[in-house]
Amino acid sequence: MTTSTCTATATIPIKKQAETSQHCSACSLHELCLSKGLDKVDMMQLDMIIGRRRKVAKGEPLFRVNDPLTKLYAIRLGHFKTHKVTPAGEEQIVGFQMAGELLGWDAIGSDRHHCDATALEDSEVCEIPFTKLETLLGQLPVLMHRFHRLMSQEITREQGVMLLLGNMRAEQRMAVFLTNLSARYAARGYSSTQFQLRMSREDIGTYLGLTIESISRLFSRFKKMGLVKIDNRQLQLLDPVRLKAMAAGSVACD
Amino acid sequence: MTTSTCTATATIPIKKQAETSQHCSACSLHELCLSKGLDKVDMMQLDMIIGRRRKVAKGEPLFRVNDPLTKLYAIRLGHFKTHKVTPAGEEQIVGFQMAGELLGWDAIGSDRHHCDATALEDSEVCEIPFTKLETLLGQLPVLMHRFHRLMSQEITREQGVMLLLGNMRAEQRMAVFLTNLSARYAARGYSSTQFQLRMSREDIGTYLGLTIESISRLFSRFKKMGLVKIDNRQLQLLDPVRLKAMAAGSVACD
DNA sequence: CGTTCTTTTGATGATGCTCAACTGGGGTGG
DNA sequence: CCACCCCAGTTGAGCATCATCAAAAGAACG
Repeated sequence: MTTSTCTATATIPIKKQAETSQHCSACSLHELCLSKGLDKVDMMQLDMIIGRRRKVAKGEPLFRVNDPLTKLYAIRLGHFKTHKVTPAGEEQIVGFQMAGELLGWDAIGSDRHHCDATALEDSEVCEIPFTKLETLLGQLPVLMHRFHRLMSQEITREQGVMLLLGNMRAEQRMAVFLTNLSARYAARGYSSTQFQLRMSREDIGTYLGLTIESISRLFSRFKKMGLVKIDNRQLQLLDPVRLKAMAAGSVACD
Repeated sequence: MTTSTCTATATIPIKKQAETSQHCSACSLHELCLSKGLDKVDMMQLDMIIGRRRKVAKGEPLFRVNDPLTKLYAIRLGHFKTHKVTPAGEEQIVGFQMAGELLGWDAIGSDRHHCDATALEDSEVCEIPFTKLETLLGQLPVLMHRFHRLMSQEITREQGVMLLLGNMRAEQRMAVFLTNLSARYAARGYSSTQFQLRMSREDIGTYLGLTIESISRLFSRFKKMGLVKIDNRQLQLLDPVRLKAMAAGSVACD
């Protein structure tokens, strides 16, 4: 008895896939991404609906406010910022996203995006058609649960930023920001103490609710305190322990 | 041919329901809540998994940080606040929730709650067992989509608060806060210009990233400006247009 | 009717913003 | 190759907003 029907349904889309994108199973990020925890069969199903990979050049938008929701995006390579603008024209960055993270959550609620996403460097994303994804979620409980977890984690992450913006002094905000980056690079197998800032000082300020001058002064102060070494955007954490303590609010300032 | 199997599966749980809670279809909030847009059949299915109604007295927690996720909660009556605490012990309110809104999103990502939810007045919620709900989502695409929309709206809401906390001056924050309450009461069929503040001045401050003294001064100033009338917690918006303009940032301060 | 908690109001001060000038690196054109 | 410019970032001086500290007034509750 051959498994002809099985191989037939499976092979065709996979071949099509191979032309435009690689598979989740072969992706180095599949332990961080939507595909985490899926078995081979489920992952193949996910592969089948994932569209082309798309490149986004530095400074270019991945999506903009009011764009209709058609896809979610998984970052395969690079970094993005998501940002909103006040009616008065002031900008707020609501998040920095890196490889393995998903983008586009904000659009599901109204079928339109409520923030902009912009590449901080030349980047690459996997496009996930949302309607197809939702259909698939109905068939693959494991995938559905993974999807909900990621979405919930985004909610929790944002609550953390609210805490930062509402409660913390400038110094603590910066410490939280740096330790957060550190942890995320560590989770990706990169150094937790040495990495490149992909965003400008202005972006950092716009994220932390501070001005660019304040960011600059904070970096200077952190240098003097022996917490970090900064050369342009190359960052080294010299005293991660004390930095974490500052982030936790248990260390006084000056 | 009788429809015995059908009625059998449907009737039993419904009877059980009737003992402990009313049906979504009979609920005055079903146009705001999870059940919005469901047809009769789907709504019955949802009714079947919804557990008892639970009363929460003023000041009592609905859930706390680190509580395991077992249910989501739909507010049937009353108001809640959700709040987080910094390692240093400072509190940040991340949201005020009112009837028809869902609570517990934050727990899905890690099976544990990441914030506290506390009743601002004597309240009542419908308990929705999460595992059962996810199973049902797999069977009812309309419900799944509704679920995703609500979750995404929560993400967008939080982004709005980040914008508020990161960018706006005290006066504008207050204007945004009041117009937001106004709109939500209007959506529930209540007056958009006259309502009761269910939270203390301190809660408002903890939400807006300001001190209680600042809140008090803002109220006094708004009164002087003829924007509002405040008697204790009874609030009347005297000039909603100007208030909205302030919220949009298009009106200067003093 | 006193006690306690919440809210209001005032006086003072610190944090971070604004405005301004300067530095340094990278690219461009003469 | 150098001069120039442009942009990102740094540093300084003064100031505004909002926090802190303090006290009193008002509401809530037993």
